[in-house]
Amino acid sequence: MISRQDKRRSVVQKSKSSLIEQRRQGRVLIFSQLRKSGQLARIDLSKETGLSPATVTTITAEMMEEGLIEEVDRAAPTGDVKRGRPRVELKLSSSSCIVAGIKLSKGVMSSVVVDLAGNTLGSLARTFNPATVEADVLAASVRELLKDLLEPQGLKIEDLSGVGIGVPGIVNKEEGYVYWSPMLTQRNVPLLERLADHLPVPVFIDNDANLVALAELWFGYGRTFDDFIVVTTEHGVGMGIVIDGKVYRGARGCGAELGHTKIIPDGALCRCGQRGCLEAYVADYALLREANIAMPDLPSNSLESRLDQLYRMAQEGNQEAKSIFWRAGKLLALGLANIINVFDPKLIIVAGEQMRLDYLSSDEFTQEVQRNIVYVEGPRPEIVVHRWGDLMWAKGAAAFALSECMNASL
Amino acid sequence: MISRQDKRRSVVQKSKSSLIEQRRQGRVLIFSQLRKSGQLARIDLSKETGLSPATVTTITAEMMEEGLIEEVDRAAPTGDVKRGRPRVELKLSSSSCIVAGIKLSKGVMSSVVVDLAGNTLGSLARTFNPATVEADVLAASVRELLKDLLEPQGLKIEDLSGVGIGVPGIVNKEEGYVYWSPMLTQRNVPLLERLADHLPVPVFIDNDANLVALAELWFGYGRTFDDFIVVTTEHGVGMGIVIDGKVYRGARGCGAELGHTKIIPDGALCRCGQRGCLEAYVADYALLREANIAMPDLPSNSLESRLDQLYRMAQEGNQEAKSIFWRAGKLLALGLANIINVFDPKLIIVAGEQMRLDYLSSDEFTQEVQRNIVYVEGPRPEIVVHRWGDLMWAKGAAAFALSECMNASL
DNA sequence: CCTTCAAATTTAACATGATAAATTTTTCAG
DNA sequence: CTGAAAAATTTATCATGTTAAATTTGAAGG
Repeated sequence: MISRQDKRRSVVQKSKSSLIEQRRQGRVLIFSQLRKSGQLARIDLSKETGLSPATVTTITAEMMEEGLIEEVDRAAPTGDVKRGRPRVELKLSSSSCIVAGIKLSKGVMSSVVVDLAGNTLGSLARTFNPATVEADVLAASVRELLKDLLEPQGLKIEDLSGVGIGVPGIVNKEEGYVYWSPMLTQRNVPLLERLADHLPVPVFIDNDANLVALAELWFGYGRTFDDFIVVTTEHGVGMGIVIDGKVYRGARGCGAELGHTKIIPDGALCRCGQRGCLEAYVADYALLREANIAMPDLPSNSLESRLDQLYRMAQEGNQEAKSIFWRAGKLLALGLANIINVFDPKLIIVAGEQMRLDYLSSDEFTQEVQRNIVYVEGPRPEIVVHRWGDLMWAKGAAAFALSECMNASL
Repeated sequence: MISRQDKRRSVVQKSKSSLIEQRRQGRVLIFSQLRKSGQLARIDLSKETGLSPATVTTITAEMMEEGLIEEVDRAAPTGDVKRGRPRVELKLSSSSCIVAGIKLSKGVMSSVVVDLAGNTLGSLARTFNPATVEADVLAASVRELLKDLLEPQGLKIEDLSGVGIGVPGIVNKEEGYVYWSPMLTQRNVPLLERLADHLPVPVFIDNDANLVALAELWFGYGRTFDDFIVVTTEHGVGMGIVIDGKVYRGARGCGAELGHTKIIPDGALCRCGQRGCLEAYVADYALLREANIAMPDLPSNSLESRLDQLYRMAQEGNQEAKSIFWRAGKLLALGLANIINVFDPKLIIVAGEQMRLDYLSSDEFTQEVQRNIVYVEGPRPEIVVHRWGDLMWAKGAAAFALSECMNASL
């Protein structure tokens, strides 16, 4: 296995223009087709990618040799007519690449182990205190978390091909640099360096919202799209932009800040210190801020449960509570419409863990979006709501690790 | 010249995956490097593109054969040290491709003839009546305009490699379809078809703002960038998005509608019929709307001169006039900040013909933008103002024609 | 159980195009 | 006029993709 790997590595160094690397292109083409489609016979791969059947044979053989893909023991008779040599389908060999994904936030880390096919092998979450920490402390706890995550699966950290970490705040992926994060005591931290010091495998960091986009691209609704937008509302309002099958990150890696897009000049105060940010109207803390004023007698347990309670009250018909969600929905619709006006995407995915997304599926919400986008006959952009469950963010980080690892070994 | 052309054409048809066309990649690489740098010796081409010197020789020979590029008769000693065989620089052969660009708007068409190097060979503008016309009428007048444009240069329409046309409104470039345009009596017109019926050379249409982005990419400040945003304020507020050296057009070709981005929920009425659009505060007609109320005694000549007068008054210190521009500037800053928050671009080009852009260069404006973008240590996005003169839009259309023609013949 | 069939896959021959190394060309320093 | 250096070009080699022919394979029909 992996005889080709090393050869290629040296080639890459020599030829600067990776554009020209013909073989790599073919491999990427086949790999991503397989990722999109799940499993596919060589013939179909040939049709989809435009490569000749012969080339497909060569490349798939190579990749099987390396253990990246494998034949699936027939099962699906696929074609209707039963004539001729049966097609044998190929799939990504899940065991060939195992990674961990970790999502960091204030006071909580959650993590998953995932294989190449996207199967979740295990997961683990943990709180820590204080919520805001210093980089080295963080790195040490990440290591601890990983150990405990992997132990039940009989894995060691060294068995991983990589670890992807999603960090809230403003992160430059290329440089592994965190300009600012709510969970770090310092600004401008070369976090990647610190993490790498504590971990014996390749580590990658990026902004958490970007990683959700990646999760949609690898495992989610975006699998069959080349261009789409992901919006997350929960702790804040995040966005991920996928163009040409790649996550767009901007010049400094601090783009896609939908949450800090201004929708009301000199409007409500945001935690970023500016005014009128979308986030200041629709994020959790913004809803609670309103609740505190209108209904100061809400029982005060943990932050999370107050919000849940507010939500329940709205569902039960409480007018104040309803109006809070109603306004948040209206403004989020405006923000979404703005994004549509700018990107004209075919697909927008609103992704969240368990979130209170009912109002996003309502006709009222959809209409409010429609009312604010440039009208054109022809297909409307599709807005889908994706409820991921607890592990969304961590899975995004895992998708990130996978994509970075594959990037290196294709 | 052009023996290779036809051969290639057939190849393209066969191999579906154009990705794999190795030679084409090399040609595009070299062509666009030459476009970016103006002129360059083979050695440097090799360095810049990452292709080997041998390949550069082969490809450049091929392209010289076809008349696409030519050696520049030495003149620049370039290097300081006078040793060795002197480098001979290459440049695009301007005469190999001549195109026309036409910008349509309500009641006015303006046009240019341009060669491959970007030299303007001639220009011509013309008004027509009524301002809103039917597609076939339009096509006929375009033909007339072209004839008159080319005659003084001793050219015939058939001499052109193509004609690019910028249309205001919502245009799908691929389908040559106009969903809506202020200058057409109908909605949903297959305008490209109509135009092609009347013209004996390849025609291309696109939204006008996209074409300004292209003009910046080919001839302007964006020449050396792969990613940037162009914003135009004049008749409306337009935007062009360049990502990875390509203009991003969205799913239906109706993206980049910065002007119809909402900045004030349920705000001022826009000509699009919606409320709170950026355009409704900063476009020409929005300024005039305010002027009409605050200063109904402005002399009323043509629309243009009233605006000029308003501008002069502001400069002379008239408080009402100043406050009109001040507010427009403030809200445009907000719109721009939103774009920066979304794209985090390295470069934003604010492009206009002769426009009243002074307030965009002011510190006040810059500060207002800064005040509304997510703060990050490190380089700020650069905002440059580009005053093009009369021909901006038409040149954009010409750049479009060039890019489409080259796309076909590389 | 054997033959036939057609689809899928593989193999062999060939063409293209990129690269590295060798060669040629040009100019300057002495 | 000669040698050195840099640029350009040519050549030999190699990698890779394509086509076309050959092979494999399992079902259907006898």
